[in-house]
Amino acid sequence: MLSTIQPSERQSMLPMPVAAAGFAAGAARPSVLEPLAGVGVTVRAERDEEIVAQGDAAGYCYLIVSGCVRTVRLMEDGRRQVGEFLFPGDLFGWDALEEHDFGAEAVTPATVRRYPRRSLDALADRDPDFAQQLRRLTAGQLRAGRERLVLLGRKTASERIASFLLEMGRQMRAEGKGFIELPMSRSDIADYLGLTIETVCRGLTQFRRHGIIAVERSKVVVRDRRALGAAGCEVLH
Amino acid sequence: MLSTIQPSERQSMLPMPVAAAGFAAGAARPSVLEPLAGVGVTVRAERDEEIVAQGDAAGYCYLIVSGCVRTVRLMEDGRRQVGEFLFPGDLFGWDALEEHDFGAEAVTPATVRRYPRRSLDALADRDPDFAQQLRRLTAGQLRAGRERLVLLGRKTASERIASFLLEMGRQMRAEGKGFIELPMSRSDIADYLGLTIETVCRGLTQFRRHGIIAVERSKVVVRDRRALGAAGCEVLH
DNA sequence: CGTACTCTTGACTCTAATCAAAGTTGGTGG
DNA sequence: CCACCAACTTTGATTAGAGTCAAGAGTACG
Repeated sequence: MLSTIQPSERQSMLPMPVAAAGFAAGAARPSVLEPLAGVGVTVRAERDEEIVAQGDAAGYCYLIVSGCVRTVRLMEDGRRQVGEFLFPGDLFGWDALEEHDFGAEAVTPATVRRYPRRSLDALADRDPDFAQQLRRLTAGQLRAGRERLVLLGRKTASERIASFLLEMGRQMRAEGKGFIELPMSRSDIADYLGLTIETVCRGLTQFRRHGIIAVERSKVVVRDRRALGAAGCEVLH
Repeated sequence: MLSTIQPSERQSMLPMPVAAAGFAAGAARPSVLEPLAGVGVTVRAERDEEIVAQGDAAGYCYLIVSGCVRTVRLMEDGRRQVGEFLFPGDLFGWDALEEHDFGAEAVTPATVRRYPRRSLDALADRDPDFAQQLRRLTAGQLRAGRERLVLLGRKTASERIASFLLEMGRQMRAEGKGFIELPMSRSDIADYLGLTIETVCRGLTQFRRHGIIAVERSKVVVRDRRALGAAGCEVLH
């Protein structure tokens, strides 16, 4: 079960360890929702635990406080698409209509803060600064989504895998690490990239054999950044 | 060349013929940007003409007034991804960072209204209603984008084509037509769905042979709505 | 009426999926 | 502590779905 921690305990949760969120610049800082601290409820989720079910009534949205969360969409025959991996500072579900179109599950043990969507809207209505930050956040999500459209629509398997490593590299660099720690399983990666587990493995192996990366289970070290960039169709400027 | 019509002529452009925009509910009505009428410039674009180039400085955003516009991303080797098809009422480029990550081109002769992005932001800052409408519009774009992630990541060729027809059907129904008029070429459709022209043709042919649709060049009549829904993995509720 | 498109169909190829099996790793309990 | 088990990852062999290459059929337009 999801354990809910009452607002009174929140002070221990608020100073978040991590800053930049998402893949694109301009993402939200934890401070964005500070004005809403009073109405938020901190929720703890264990590994693989469901935080929001696909189809849930869209009463709340969620701010990732710690850990990694995946958003998922299941098709009726079991095919799965991972929408995004969320990291501290990322926001989920503010834009749902009446139901959440994707579910959210903890990739690692995670802490999230839950806010009534209505209170977000109300805050945005009375606080233009907040509204602007929300727009900025949203703009980043839209851009990231378009980038993934290109990835899923037009990139080959190994290009997708390289792009994914570059993206996670940005994420990890934001966390100040020198290597990439992949908290998610191969299966999550496959469903994120529109591939199968086997293809993801083979891609990683190929890059390893070419000396571009070193892989050890969930840790990846980028040995040849330039080659990885090229393999992921990174545009230089 | 793009022909620019000065604001003085705008009164003839403003009463827009079409209401609902995009694929998801909650999209913007033309009236959304009415408060900005004074700073908008009406621009006319011929078929296949570029309205915004990928990489252009992101000074302006665009409201589609009439016609159909595609957003496109070109990879260095020529692979192309169509981001979305825009119809009257749809907004493009408000969320660009410093450059437009996608270009915009007229699918049919089109009229768009160009606004400085800064004035959008300024209006949102001083008019909470406008800010809210912008959020609603954005939320719709995010949801539609996630839907396409599933389409591109997990659906088969014929499922993608069926989904596309259903989407265009919604669009056309919004325009009050009894059939689907596809203003874009097979090539545009292919690049929208992450397929090739040939695969799109074969898919359409297959549906035609099964009696699900009737195709004549750019017109499509849906003969078996239920079967098309099933073929596109439409979720009933 | 011919020319230049776009669209459609066919034959073949190739990338990634599927099916299958052999390592690894981590957790649990004897 | 170590053995066993279950889950995850990796590798290999084969298949299938979509891409590529090529040619023909419609259309639109001058």
